[in-house]
Amino acid sequence: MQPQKITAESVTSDKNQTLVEQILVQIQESIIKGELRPGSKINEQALAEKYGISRGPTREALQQLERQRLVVRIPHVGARVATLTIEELNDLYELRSTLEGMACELAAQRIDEQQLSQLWALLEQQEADLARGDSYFQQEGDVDFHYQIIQASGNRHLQETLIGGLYHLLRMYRYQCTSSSRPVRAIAEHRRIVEAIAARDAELAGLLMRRHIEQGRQNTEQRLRQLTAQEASAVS
Amino acid sequence: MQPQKITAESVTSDKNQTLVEQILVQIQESIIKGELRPGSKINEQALAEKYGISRGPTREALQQLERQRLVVRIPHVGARVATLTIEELNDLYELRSTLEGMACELAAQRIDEQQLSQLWALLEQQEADLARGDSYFQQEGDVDFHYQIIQASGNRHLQETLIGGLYHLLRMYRYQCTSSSRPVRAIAEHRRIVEAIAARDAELAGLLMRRHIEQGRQNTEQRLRQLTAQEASAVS
DNA sequence: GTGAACAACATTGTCGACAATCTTTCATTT
DNA sequence: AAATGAAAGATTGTCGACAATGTTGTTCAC
Repeated sequence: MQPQKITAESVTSDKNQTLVEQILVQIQESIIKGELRPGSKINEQALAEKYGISRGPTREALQQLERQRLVVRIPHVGARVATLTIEELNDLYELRSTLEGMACELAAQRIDEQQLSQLWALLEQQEADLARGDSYFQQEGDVDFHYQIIQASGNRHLQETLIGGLYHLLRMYRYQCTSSSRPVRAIAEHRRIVEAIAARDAELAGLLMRRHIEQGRQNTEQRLRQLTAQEASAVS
Repeated sequence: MQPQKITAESVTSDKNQTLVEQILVQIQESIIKGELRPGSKINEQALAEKYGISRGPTREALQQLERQRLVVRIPHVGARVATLTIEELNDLYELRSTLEGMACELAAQRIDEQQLSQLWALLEQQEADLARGDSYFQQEGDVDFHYQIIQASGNRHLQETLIGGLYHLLRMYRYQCTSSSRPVRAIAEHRRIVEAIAARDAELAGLLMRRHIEQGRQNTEQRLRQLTAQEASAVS
């Protein structure tokens, strides 16, 4: 995807949000997909020119990205893209496991009929995509799955913490470390989670979610190990 | 406390951080202490002039405050001080209970000797302050207590989420809703938590912490109920 | 008198320029 | 040749002004 300059048309066709919001999602994608490499320095001036805007909104976007943990900023020095390390991956998934476990317990208690049927529909969609071997939608579908459960928890601070704070970094790890060889098992786990939620069994739902996420962690960690080893040998 | 204008001396005497960092803590305190009333509108221009700086750094500070949940910003409309509601209080404490319970479990597993002796020292300090009836240090001591345990958890994302994201809003609720009539019990609970951590009993430590926080929630909720009822009658 | 449209005002969003700080380069000394 | 220091360059931090948007108050029609 090219950097999309802000034109008169895009401003009007888009719902005319603020410049920051418009470029934020684009930079997010660049980082998550690795077009901006982990650990690389970000030059405010250059980034601003790339999107045809000034440094003001660019700085605000970088601050947002820092909040989302995709960027690390140091005063008077500048911003760098976050680096992916084993230690941080473990910290991140440890926290995610607790939070999404909590979300799942709450969802089992509070989900309403409409949300539940949406969740069933998404699950069936995923199973269909799986049968068709459609790996792109598997990725997106997985994000949606967790997203919907978090929404159903009904706790706004929890939602904000997970979606506003952790989710983008998680997507970055998963995008860059994914070995797409695990969907069969993962979607079977999804089914069991939905069943537990539908049965209003909060304790079980939370437990299954924590296990499901631990599986994901192991998978991602293994892949990250390969990548870092590979990179180390490429340098020499 | 007066708004402290930034002078040449304060810049050099202070460790010469950035303007944003300097005013951020001042605005934080203003909000937490209620000098800026909950729900009131924040005017960027006025706020900038109050501290003798321009709107640029002021806007950045407001963004930081939004991240800390002390401020709500709406594009093209502006920023307001967060409002304190029963519903949000419950969401917030629900999340806090889970996160600090987790922190406590991890701390029991990972705390080192030095951190542990610091924790003991703080506990004894608190018990001494309690005997002396020193209510100001009780407040601060309680913040430190939870802070130290969070630090001892060793999970950087957890630390960032609690301290960077939730703690300031928690302090706001506690400052504005505190009925300082509970320290005896609270500090007894602190002692049991430290004992569990020292015994490396993660499960117990987490459980005690969650209970301790639930006590705090009930206390704060009750006080908030009184305040809102009081306010409603004052209007009529 | 009430409601809608419009104009005047106030506030936020964006920009370009300058100041403060950090980084790099290059000369100098040991 | 390596280390130190200073100067030049590049980058971030801050400012004031202008543009875009939201808000308020007034007028007019009904």
